[in-house]
Amino acid sequence: MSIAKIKNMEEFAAASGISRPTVSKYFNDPDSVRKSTRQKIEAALERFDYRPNIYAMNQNRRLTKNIGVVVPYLVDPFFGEIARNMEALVVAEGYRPILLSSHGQPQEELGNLESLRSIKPAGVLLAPLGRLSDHDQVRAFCKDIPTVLFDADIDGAGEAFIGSNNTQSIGMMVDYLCRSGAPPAFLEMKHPPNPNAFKRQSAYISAMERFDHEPEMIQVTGEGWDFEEIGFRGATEAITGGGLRSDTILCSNDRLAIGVLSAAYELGMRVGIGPDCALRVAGHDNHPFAQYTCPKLTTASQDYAAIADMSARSLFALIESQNRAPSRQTTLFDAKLIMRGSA
Amino acid sequence: MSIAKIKNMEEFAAASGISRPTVSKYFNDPDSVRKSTRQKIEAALERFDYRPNIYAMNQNRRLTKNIGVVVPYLVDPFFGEIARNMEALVVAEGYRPILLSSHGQPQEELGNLESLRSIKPAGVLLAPLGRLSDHDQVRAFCKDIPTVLFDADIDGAGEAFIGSNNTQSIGMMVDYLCRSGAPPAFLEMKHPPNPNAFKRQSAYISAMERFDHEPEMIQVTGEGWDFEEIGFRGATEAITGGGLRSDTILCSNDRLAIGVLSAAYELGMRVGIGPDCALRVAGHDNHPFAQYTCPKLTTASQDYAAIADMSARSLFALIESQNRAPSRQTTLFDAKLIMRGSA
DNA sequence: AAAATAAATTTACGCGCGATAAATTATTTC
DNA sequence: GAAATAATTTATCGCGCGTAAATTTATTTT
Repeated sequence: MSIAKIKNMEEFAAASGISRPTVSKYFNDPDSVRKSTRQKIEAALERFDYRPNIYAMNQNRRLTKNIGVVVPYLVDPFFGEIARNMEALVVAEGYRPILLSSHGQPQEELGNLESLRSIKPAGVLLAPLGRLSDHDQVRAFCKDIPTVLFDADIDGAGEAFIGSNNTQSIGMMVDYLCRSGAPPAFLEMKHPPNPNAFKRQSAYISAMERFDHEPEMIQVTGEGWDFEEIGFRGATEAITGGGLRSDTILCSNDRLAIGVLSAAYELGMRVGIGPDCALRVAGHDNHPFAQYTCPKLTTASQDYAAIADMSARSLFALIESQNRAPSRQTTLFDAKLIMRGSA
Repeated sequence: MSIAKIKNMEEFAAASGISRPTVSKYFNDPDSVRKSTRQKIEAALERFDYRPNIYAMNQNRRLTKNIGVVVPYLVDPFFGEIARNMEALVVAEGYRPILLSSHGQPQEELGNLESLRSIKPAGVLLAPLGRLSDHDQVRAFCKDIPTVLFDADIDGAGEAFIGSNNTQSIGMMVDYLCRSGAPPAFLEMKHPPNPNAFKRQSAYISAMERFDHEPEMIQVTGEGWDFEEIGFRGATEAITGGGLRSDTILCSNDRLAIGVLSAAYELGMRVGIGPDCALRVAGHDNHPFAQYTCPKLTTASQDYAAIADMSARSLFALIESQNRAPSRQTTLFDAKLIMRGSA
């Protein structure tokens, strides 16, 4: 039976005993046709190997079923994990996810947006590079294509922003560290490529001032996304240099903290909260590997699933409502304190 | 000047003073038109904002410029890194990479292949799940679409396979460990989802027999891709259970080793090669985070760049030669021993 | 400068599908 | 069971581009 190869919708419609326009309607939305016709089509679909030509479909539809997912650096498991969540949600909603990484490069980010433009996506979930992004270009893109920003905000870009509440999370962490030991120094990159760094810095400073402690900054030089290496170098210099006042280090993110832990280990410095420990280290994000560091990393857990879920649902709502949202909505999720062995 | 919006190639051709078929030729291959025409088109390209409709292009072209890149688990930085390399090579060659992850699920792998079918890609770079893959379906796919397999081989699937030489790398590691201390036990998953596990197991056994040592297997139960967790649990049980004969553990991959290191640390067991160390741990792959473990992980380094490069070039050659390769070619790259602190 | 070659143009058609209006048929409502 | 409503069919157009053959124009060769 399935010997005769089906070439196009015309032939498939004939084979299923349904007219082509109705078959076309079915593929656009199976629920838009009567149950009896749906069954006929699905029966034919099992007998014959046919699927609509995706290019012809997308050429003629005003809106494709594509949704772009753009992250600044996919190899970073933090973004990998969020992207994975989003992919699943997008597929579940009947869309096709187009996964793109900017690899930390502003020009690649613009390239990704250009690439998405030519794909005419129904919408885009975008985590911009942040400071390094071409803000005007991103805004221009968002004006043309329904876009929801996550992780890093760009003023006025996109119809909504979903991220984490750095003020809350860093405040909570500083609070915890001060209660349980010495007030923390704050380790960060001098020129961070990742977007939340500045907010975390100012959150740290204001939290320290709130508790009447003087902020102590450890600013590490270095470019790029090799955060572990940068954290390693920074901690090595800070420890061996002797300029470190506090015995507690709060890192701007977990990857820096992983480097710090490695440096401390290499220098024979025991990290943790026991009496025999010389250093406490805390991170931020609850990176997938944070529970396998030595010692396990105390950190502030971003709610990956919630951020992914909220971002995706916002975009779906945006797409279905056709017109844009009346007002730009910002949602920040609070982080949870994950107490492990390192601080 | 650029006020008038260009809608299609017809209008753009008129604006550039060149006929549409020639413009079409230009977009298919800029070098296929005379230099003077090319310059005219490119001048117009700067004055007007036009790019060909990608769907209309791909519908009519016999071959699209898409290349699929499929990996079993993108969140694993090992595959993330390889995919990143491949993406860059694909873009450099003028193709569009379509990045897909199977998330460890055989049905998602098939879904990805189905999805690729409807995209009519020029070729595919596929790292299959391996044991869990539906071999017949994968073979059927490879018969229809030019495909190069990497990392994990499936008998008779694809026109070429590029991977690493597990026999060499494990042999080398066993050799090193035996020379420098006790012969290693081998820690692996009882039912590994990742494809190279079995080859590494048998490579370990034959290497041990070659050196006249009795193999000692530590087989950890557990499903899925949470290798760190599985390594952690396995090592905890092996160490506290007391059944461990050797003080040296060779792990089937670095992610397991990261779990083992974490377990040893939690149990207060010092890992490394010093006189005060109770355990040696080695891994395999040179995972991006292997140099930040505590202590830093001794491992066998796969040549990510070489594997990506060879795979991509094989596929390009395949695509350009039109007809299939006369014989299926298998390339295995040797690994390098990376001596760090853990063994 | 004429002849030979190469490239661009004109004309015409096809790809596979979405969309629409009018006519027809099937289903629901009372 | 008739009327009202909903779904399907028929017929036809358009989308934006690739491709091919025949013709014209431009470039290179001798």
